[in-house]
Amino acid sequence: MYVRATAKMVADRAGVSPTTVSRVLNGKVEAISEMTADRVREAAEALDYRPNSLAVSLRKGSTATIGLIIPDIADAYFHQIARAVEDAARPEGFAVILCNTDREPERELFYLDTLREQQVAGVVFAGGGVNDDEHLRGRDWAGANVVLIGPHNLELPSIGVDNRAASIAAVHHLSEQGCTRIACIGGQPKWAIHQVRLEGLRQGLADIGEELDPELLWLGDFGLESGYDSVDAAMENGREFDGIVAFNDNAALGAIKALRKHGRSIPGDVAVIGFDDLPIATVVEPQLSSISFPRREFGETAARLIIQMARHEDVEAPGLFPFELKARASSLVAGVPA
Amino acid sequence: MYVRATAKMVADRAGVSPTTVSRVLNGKVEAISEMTADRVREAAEALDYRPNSLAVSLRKGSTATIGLIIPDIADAYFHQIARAVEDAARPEGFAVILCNTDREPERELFYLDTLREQQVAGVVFAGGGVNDDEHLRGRDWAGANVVLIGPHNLELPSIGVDNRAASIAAVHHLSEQGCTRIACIGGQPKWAIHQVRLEGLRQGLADIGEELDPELLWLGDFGLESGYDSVDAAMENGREFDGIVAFNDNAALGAIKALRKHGRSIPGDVAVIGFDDLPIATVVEPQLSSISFPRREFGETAARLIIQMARHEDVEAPGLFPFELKARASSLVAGVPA
DNA sequence: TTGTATGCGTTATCAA
DNA sequence: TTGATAACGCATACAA
Repeated sequence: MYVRATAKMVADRAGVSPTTVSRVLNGKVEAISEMTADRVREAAEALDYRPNSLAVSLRKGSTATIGLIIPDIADAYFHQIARAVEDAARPEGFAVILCNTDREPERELFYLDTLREQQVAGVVFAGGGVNDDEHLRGRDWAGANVVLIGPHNLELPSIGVDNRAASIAAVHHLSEQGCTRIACIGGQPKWAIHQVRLEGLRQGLADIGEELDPELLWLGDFGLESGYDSVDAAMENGREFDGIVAFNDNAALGAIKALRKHGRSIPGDVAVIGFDDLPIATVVEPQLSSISFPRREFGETAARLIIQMARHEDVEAPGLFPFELKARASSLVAGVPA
Repeated sequence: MYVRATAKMVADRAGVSPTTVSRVLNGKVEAISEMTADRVREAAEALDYRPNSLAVSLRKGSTATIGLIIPDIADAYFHQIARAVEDAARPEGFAVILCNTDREPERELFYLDTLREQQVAGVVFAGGGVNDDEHLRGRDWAGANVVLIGPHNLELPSIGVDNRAASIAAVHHLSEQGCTRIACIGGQPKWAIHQVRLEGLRQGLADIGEELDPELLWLGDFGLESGYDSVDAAMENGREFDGIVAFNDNAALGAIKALRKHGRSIPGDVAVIGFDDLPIATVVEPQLSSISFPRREFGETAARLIIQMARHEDVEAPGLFPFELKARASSLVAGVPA
């Protein structure tokens, strides 16, 4: 049976007190004789001593752990954020706890509680904004060190982009390509992300003298099947449209699949643009136009903020990140410029 | 400032000792008067008391946490496993710590150490099998509760599939489709996953009276670009082949992209089959044939094994999972059956 | 320059 | 049926 070495064992071996061991290994006090320090380090080495992080955390009142709450790690949008969070946390000695909520409010609450029990240094909360965040309002967030990624209706530090402007840009782009009957594949009305993008969409349409035909607003769950079903149903019902703004790439991909099934050419008959700019966007045929967000920076920044908070350092203001419209074959009616 | 309630605070409020609080809330002893128990529960409720899991773990010597070590959460193959691990852990009260290694041996070691420091209940180690696992041999695994997913050269409980047979099946499939010059997009020679799949490939070729042309064995890093570059280079060099077995879907997708660039039709000129059966496989055009693994079961089973070990329960033998060859348009030369 | 004593919050042992 | 005490491993205030 494997037994971990403790500070006391190191102390005994080095012929000093556990206090001294702690001091040497943490470099707390400069006033330690080199000889003693060497003996301690030697003993620690020999015993392969590692401080029990549980004990350290209990003593210090906080762990070197970041909770990451996302809807679904299996969603390409979030795993890039997750990766970035972990990459930023690792060199700082922080671990990342993975929490998938499927956007279920109870699960969000469950994890918020669980993570607090675990005394995490902070929580990165991405992709929430569910149900107007009712379930999260009025919570006592004191000392919780939460950073949000994406639109929420909460008074907490958050990083994100101007989704409204992004949505407007998408509509203008399709308009420039000659689209006049623009459809929208959204999420759920209660999702903040849906609300703000829809608002932008309506504004964009207004800019070009159009408005959203209620029959061309299709709600879904941001899944590929959901996008497919929306378009499939619309075609079955004889809806007319020449452009689609999908509020995420998964839905856009599903839409393309359905359009193809119904013999529509893309972008000739229907131009399509999504949100997220997932890696697949450049793999599929035609390549998918999309609004791109700096997901890695989202994750890195969020992690960095948490760590700064945990260390009681001055915390930089997150601010708004830029988006980029990647025009590709799926929406370039005149063809892709060489 | 938010202050957590402690067992002592609950005890004071209920007019009992912390010991009693612990007993009531953990249901340890039946011999507790209902009245006392009620008072304790009431006080706990009122104070929103949650046991400090750090203290509990320190006392008990183990946390309710599972370490998940994978090459890259941004890889579609692993995030499904990750999701399954988390789904299996959550209802049992276990949290999951995410660790990305990029298959770097030092990082694998780093995380193994870190996780041990954190007293995790166990470690799910997926996608390793790097460098003949030299760096992991001779380690003291006692009490580490490790479960491996995928091929490794280590004497530890592992779950996986018969990759050799899967590879053979892939070759036989292409052969049935009329392919005679079969190329291979592999990983790195030191990866166990590469070794075993390559062995199967050679066997499959032998079965049909062929053998692997060294010029048709292309090594890479399982990335999309890597698959693209391999095929692109091969075409530039005038290599002749009518079938490709890619050891993962990412590489297969890259290969298809390169084939298309060079004007080759799929599967007419070149039939392609991959491994992993990623969700994208059915989204791209043509749909990608692939060897499918029950990734969710991998993750669920691994998590369950860890939890059983942590609870000192009898541990089921993991065993071998079945694979399935999904024949789709990218390899069905005669077209997809209706 | 180093050691002793104390406490972080919990649970297990023993005694009452 | 309940409580006092000790211990998990560490870091800190204080003493020497």
